[in-house]
Amino acid sequence: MFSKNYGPSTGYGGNRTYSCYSSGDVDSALGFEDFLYTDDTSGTDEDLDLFVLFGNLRGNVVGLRYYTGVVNNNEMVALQREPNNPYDKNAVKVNNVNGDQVGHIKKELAAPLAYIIDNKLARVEGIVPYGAKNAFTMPIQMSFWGKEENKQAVLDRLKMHGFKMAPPLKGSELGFGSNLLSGRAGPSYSAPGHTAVQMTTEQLKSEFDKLFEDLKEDDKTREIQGPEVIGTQLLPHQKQALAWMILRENNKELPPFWEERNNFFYNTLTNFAEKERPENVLGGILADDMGLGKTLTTIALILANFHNGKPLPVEKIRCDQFYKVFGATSVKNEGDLPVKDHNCNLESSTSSGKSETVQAQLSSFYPERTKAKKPKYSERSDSEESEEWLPQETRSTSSIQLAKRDDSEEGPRTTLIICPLSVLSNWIDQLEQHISPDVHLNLYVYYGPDRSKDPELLSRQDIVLTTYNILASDYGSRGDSPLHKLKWLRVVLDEGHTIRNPNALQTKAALNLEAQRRWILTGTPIQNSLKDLWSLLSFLKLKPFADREWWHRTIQRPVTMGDQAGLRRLQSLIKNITLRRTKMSKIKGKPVLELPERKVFIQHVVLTEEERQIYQAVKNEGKLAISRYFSEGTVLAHYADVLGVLLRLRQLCCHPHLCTNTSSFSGTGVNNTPEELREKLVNKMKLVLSSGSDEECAVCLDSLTFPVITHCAHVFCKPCICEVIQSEQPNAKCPLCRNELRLEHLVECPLEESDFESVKKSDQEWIPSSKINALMHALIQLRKENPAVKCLIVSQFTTFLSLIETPLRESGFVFTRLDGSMPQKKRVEAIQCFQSSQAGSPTIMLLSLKAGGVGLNLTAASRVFLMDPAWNPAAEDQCFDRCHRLGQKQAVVITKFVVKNSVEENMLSIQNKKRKLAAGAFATKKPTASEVKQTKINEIKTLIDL
DNA sequence: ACCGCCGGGTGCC
DNA sequence: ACCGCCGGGTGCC
Repeated sequence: MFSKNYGPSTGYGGNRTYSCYSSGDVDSALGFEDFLYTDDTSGTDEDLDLFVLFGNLRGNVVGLRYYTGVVNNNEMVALQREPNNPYDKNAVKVNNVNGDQVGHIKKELAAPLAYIIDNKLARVEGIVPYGAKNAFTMPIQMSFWGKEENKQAVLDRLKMHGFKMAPPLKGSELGFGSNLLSGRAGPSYSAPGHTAVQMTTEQLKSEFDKLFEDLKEDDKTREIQGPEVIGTQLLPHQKQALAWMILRENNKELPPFWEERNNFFYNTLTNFAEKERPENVLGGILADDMGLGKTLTTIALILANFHNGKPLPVEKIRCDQFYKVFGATSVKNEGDLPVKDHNCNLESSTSSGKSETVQAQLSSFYPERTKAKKPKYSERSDSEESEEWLPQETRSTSSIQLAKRDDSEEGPRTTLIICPLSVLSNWIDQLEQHISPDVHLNLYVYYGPDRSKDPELLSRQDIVLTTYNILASDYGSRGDSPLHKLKWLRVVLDEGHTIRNPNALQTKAALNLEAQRRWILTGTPIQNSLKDLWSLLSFLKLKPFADREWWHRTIQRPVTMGDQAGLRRLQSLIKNITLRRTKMSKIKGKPVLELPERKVFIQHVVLTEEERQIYQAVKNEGKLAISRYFSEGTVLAHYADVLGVLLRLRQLCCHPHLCTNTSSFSGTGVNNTPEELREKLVNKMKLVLSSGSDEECAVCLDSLTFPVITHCAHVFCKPCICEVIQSEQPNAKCPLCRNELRLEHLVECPLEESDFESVKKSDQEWIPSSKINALMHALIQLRKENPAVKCLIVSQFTTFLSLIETPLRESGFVFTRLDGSMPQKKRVEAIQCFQSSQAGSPTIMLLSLKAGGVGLNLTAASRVFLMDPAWNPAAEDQCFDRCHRLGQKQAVVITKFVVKNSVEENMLSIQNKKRKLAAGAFATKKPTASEVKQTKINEIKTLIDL
């Protein structure tokens, strides 16, 4: 019944309704809502931004005496269809903010409403203006919101039943009570297809930045010493964060927008009141910039604030007892084995590399005693989805049961930390680094196929560490997720913006965790739009925002439409639950982080005559083809081909040998066998994926997960496109080109091993290139000046990195390498090796642009050579931040090589545009599919000089 | 009176 | 519901 997969036939990603049932109740059954409520308001969020107010209508709520839900005058209510009502299939329920039913809409009105709601012609929102004390019926003021194009249909349908809607009052667009409004919003119906008033992105951005300008507040500037079991001295801003987090976890205040009024608790946004005290979240969002030490601060919190503000009772270990205790109390082995035997014992039953991990894990808390190596991981495939690389011993034996606790402590004791796989090892590292060696902590890494499903075992830990993928797959596919059976002391979502998509399984899984305290760590609480906040708030369980309708009505829509009062509400909400410092933030006049300077230089490279000839030849051919697509109007249908042309040009800017796949235009493919077609599609997809174009799925506008390619050669996330196909049955069309879309025609991307082939081809005789010459010149010059300086050489093309190896060797450079195709174990080795300050350690690291997650720390380097520009400037910045971060002692100099008169120069101008766009990160309007298309087309024109 | 009027019973969807 | 609506009782002035 709970079976769930990404296959085409399930209702994957079914959006939940904007209903009034409280999410907590329904969702508590694992994943149930996906199956029960697939008929949703669909037309999902992106449309909501285009909604305008059609008008208002007064009606009646009847049957009050049959229901328990009560309302106040001016309280917002939700309307919910009840199609299975035995007396009237048109029934429309009226619920209060809590989701309790108040009554029904009178049947005469319910009839047109049902039609309007069911056909998604409008969303109907209600406010009970007065008559809250009535016993039998009460009035309801309804506002109708929808897409401009549906307005007439709504008016007509109401008219058909004898109702006439009052046009929106000037200034009442927000449906929020006109007295609250500035009145600056114009009439909404004059601008078809768009919201009436959009603040410019600049306005929104600057407004949004103000949300976080709050360091003057007392409770966020107080410092507190870290717990003594933290071996590391906390920085001032970390002490502030710790103090603030402890305050939040012990806070007894009402949540934002709640007041106590004569023995009732009153929500000032919705005018809802109830007897029961609404719970405030014992937690919040730590939104510090990357590199400010969110992980360390959180570790300090775990140790410093257990129950009642007391520190976590940890056992200090005496050295002579260490081994004994270790073996005797291991969870897995009841035997009295010393740690070494223990490892050997386990090793016998598993493949190589695993015992090493065990030792590292165990010893990670006792570095001195056991001469710990840093945690090392066995071979793994590169995929983030892969769960096979962490050996089971890591998970089972890292849990060591030796601390005797005061059992009088009531309640859960375990902190659950969920993070992306890429930072899992960072957590382990940091726990190792920062917790005093004589302190014992029970840590269980809940990961891998043999993770224990025993809630008891988990509940005995101090910390359980797992990944979003595990969380989601446990939640989605089985009924036996121990993570969801337990009530946790604390749940921490690291890189918490991971759950910003409310339809993603991992989001649902996270929302269904039970915890006393909840934390979100993220450097970017809002990535694209205000909508990103909703899942986070929902996770924090702040009443009444867990239900999207109330979030949307009270905050999102007012803010999106430029309402000042809405913005103030958002601001006070954010201030209340968020602590954010940027790298630029200051404490007592001093920067939070004193990072050395960072300079970026662009070094132009001129191609040799020979290189230029090849480049021009390929460019002319490509330009010809692309302009033909333009004249045919089929550019986007040939998008993969276009990317292919651009890719080849970019490769040629680096080195002629990179461009091995010579012209391969697919033509129209008249007489292809299915096998050939399939192969072509797969090749195209690989091209798209490997071109570093940072392709996004046109459905979710997020980066591609589980990419599949359609027969029309467009790439989407499999779950996204499956949903499209299902909802448009039986004649689904490609969202990008409207070509026929068939489930059975989707081609999946075979598992990656992409680079390997091209690496083999490097058998051909090595030749230099202009760029390599420029690089080598700079490197040798640098070595003369300072032989110890360390450099990162970054490229999107791993083959290029391989080509660079040759001259590096010839010139006697010691180098290491880090790219996505390397097993985790080798990566860790490469990083450690490079970071080492020992004489003879590598001075150069060859780094693929996207290798490693945000946690990657390469502060040993103070020079970066970016060999080729990336599509997305943010990817470059992220890469630079790997050495320009906490711990960097020297000024960082970045050199970007850009070939004169080439696609690379054009890429720079697109980068600049994107940077400007990103500056308006608070743009609330998601670009429409056609806008995305147009942007792409324009980009292509710029890139190929058309 | 195949009406009007009266007053009791009754009440969401 | 201090309403509306229903349907039974009733019937000149």
